[in-house]
Formats: sequence, C-alpha cells, structure tokens
Amino acid sequence: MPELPEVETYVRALEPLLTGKTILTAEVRWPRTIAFPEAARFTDLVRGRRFASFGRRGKYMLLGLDSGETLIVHLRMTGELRLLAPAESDSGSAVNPPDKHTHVLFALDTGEVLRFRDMRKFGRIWLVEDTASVVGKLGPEPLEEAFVPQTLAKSLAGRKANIKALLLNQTVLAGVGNIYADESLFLARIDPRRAGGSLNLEEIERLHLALREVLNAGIENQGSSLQNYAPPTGAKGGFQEKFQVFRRGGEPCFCCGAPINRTVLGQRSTHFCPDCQK
DNA sequence: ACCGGAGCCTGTTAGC
DNA sequence: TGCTAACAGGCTCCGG
Repeated sequence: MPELPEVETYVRALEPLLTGKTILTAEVRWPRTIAFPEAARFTDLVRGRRFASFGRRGKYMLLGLDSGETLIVHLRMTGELRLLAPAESDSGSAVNPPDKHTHVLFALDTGEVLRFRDMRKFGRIWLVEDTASVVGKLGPEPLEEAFVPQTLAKSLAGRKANIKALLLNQTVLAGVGNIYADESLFLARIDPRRAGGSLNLEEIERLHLALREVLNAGIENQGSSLQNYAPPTGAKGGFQEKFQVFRRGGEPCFCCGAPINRTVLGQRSTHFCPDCQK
C-alpha cells in the first residue's frame, strides 16, 4: 500500500536518521526478502558500508552506500523500516525484541538497529551496482517536469485495458497505486472502466494534472495511513482524511451525493462516482 | 506488444 | 461464540 507519497515521506524521514552511519553487521531471518544477491553475499557486502545518499524511484527507496552500491528497498504492502535506539535494540533485549515479522536487521555503529519488518513478506531488498537492473523498466516519474500530458498520451494510445489498470501499471507511470489511482481519476472526472486509448487529449490533460495534484497532496500530508503504513518516525500520515472515493463504497459522493460505486478492475478494488466520472 | 489471471503472504473482517 | 472464507493489494510470471 505504500505508494509514491508514502515512499517519498519515508525517504525524507530516513535521510537525517541514517546519513553518515555505518552498518556493522546485517542479519537476514527470511532469506526471500533479499531479492539480490543471495542472502549470505548480501550480508558480506553491506558490512562496514556507510549510508551516503537517499533517493526514490517509483515506489522503490534508493539508499546509496559509500561503496557505490545501492540498497534498494520496496515495502510492497506491509513492509516497514524502523530505527531503534541502542537501549531498545539490543537483540536480547526484553524492552523491544525483534518479533516474528522482523526479517532483516542492520546493526549500526551508533548502537542503533535498523529493522525491516513485513507481516505479509512481500517486501524486497536488493543490493546492486546498477540501479537500472531493478528500476530500469519503470515509467516516468509523475512529479518530474519531464512528465507532460504528451508523455501520458503516448503510453495510452491504442491501449484497450481500462485506465485504472493502466495507472497501476508501473511501466506506464511510476509510483501510482490503488489509492492514488482512484483519487486521481475522481479528480479528473474520468470513469476508471474506460479503455485507456479512448481518452481524448483534454481528458488526458485533466488526468495528468489530477495525478500531480493528488500525489503532491499525499506528500504534503505525509502519506496515507491505513492499517499498516506509518513513516519510520512513527508519526502517521494524514491523507486518508482527504479521500474522496477510496474505501467509500456506498457512501455519498462529496460532490453530487450519489453513492460511491465499488467494483474490481485490474484485480484491485476500485471506487468511483458513477455520476461525476464519465 | 498487450492483456488478464494465478500466485506469493498473513492479519483482519464478514458471514454462517 | 467459534469456525471458515473472503479480503486487502504490491509485483512477477505465465498463457492466450
């Protein structure tokens, strides 16, 4: 569920917490979490490395190390990173022992421990020299200036899949997930069931603007906190308070009062106003 | 090239 | 009240 605004919030929070700190050791408890390289090699390679840079591509966090390699973290649905103070991070500590959902631990030179937890075990971590091997196929960043309506128009041209499914497709656009897809389509007043290729230029311009507005509003509110997501500082995001349609099936549209429709598109629950969105 | 569906996971919720 | 089944949704893989 962490999407672009949540991951951006995460990276901004991690930067001051981790900059300049060194990984003494890493422990992998659920090897499948490490997508690349093999877990034993992963722990070898990160040992003694210092956090040097912080970035994001789509829903991927890019944590640059002083070796030149990049630690890439994808939280998928329920992943989280927590930095624990020395007093509470002692592995034998009764204060705050790692639970069964803690899959990777990084002991830092400050005595702190960075824990990767993930209830659903979908989250993944890579250590690569070339980030393109992981994020190279992603579509454009929706908040960068290079992303213009024409970019979107090219990706949608001739596509028969519904626009909702295409917005979730990370090769069309990087970083949009179920929440921000539904909210953007509502703001753009476009029916999520429409074939991507059926949108005219004016609708694509509306959608382009809506995507940027909704994603920026998400970042300004530090993301959306539903069941599982909270930034590493522990403070919760607030964008869930601003939802117009997401998880509002059956409730009245804030714009026209019609009950919000809930259906499934692209294997995802989809929420829209049948009157406002055409 | 494109599209839709299965599978990966487990805690929470809905329904009998 | 207690059990089971559906649901949540990020992504990859596979068949058509």
